[in-house]
Amino acid sequence: MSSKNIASKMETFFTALADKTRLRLLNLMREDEICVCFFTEVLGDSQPKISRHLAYLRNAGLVKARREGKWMLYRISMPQDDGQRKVFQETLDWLASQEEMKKDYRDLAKVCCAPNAPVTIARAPKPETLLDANILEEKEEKKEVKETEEVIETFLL
Amino acid sequence: MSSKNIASKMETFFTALADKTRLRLLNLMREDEICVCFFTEVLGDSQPKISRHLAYLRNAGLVKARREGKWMLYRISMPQDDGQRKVFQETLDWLASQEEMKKDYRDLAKVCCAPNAPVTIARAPKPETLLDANILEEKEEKKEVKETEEVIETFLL
DNA sequence: AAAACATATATGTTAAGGCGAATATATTCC
DNA sequence: GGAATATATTCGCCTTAACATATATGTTTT
Repeated sequence: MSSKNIASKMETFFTALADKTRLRLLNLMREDEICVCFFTEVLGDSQPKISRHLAYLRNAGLVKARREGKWMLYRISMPQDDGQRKVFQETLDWLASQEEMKKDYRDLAKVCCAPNAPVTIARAPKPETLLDANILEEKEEKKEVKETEEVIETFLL
Repeated sequence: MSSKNIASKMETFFTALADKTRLRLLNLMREDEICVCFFTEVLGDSQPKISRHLAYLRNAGLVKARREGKWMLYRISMPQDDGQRKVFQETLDWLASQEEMKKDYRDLAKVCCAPNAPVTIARAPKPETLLDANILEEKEEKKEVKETEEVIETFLL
């Protein structure tokens, strides 16, 4: 990547952004590190498809991955290059302003913080910011003993 | 185009930017309306290839074309959408900061304002800003009677 | 250590996009 | 009107990238 000339770097960068799935993924990662299982759940695409697009973003240097137990967590990685970083940031802001993307974001909140989450994702590490924002909502819906369990599980993994 | 949902619009937009040739074309149009013949001369690509890429940019709404005599002049067209316009502007600034792109720009100045330009482009409408910037340089190189002719030709066409 | 689960990679098929060569269209010059 | 010039479009070929399906790897659980 770093051996490429600038025009090729720009091509790689814009090609990474030129796909609906990848734009949706980036939008979901806007504020937080997000687990792959949430991506598949929110977008409704197959896990291999999500994984391939994440690999594309990784190779383009736009996201970084980190393992936590059996889960892979992805987060935005801001480019070094000044011009590229500005374009990228404006792109993320553009995404954030679109209704379609806001809906995905709400779906993420629903899925990841719901008290009755599907088994497959119930124990996955939850995005911190979202968790903070929705913990109240969750309490309002149901006051159960499970709350305590969930919190423990989250931090033990 | 306007019937597309936002994610598809974004795809179209970024796909238009995801090509080296198109980035070079946009860079050359940064300040001025530019004639197709200058593009082919500076990039060294075939005329059909340049034309196809310009059509791509036109369909994506990033440039507009205008006929002047037998020449077609292309210029940047700023998008309506606020987010898209910001991303586009940052992209143009990014281009402007790169050495590869600066070289193209210098080549454009050489080609279009040179006193001994190739026959094919000698009479093509010249970019105004560039003409202003390089008229001095031109005078320094050679003081000839042709100067007057050229100016007349330029404004008569 | 084996089973169960979460994620990644490999493969085959299909669709999109790039290119050159040839051709078509539009405009001016004579 | 016909030749010359400038640009656009079409066609056939090749490469790239998307998708679905299948398989592999790594982690936790028991």
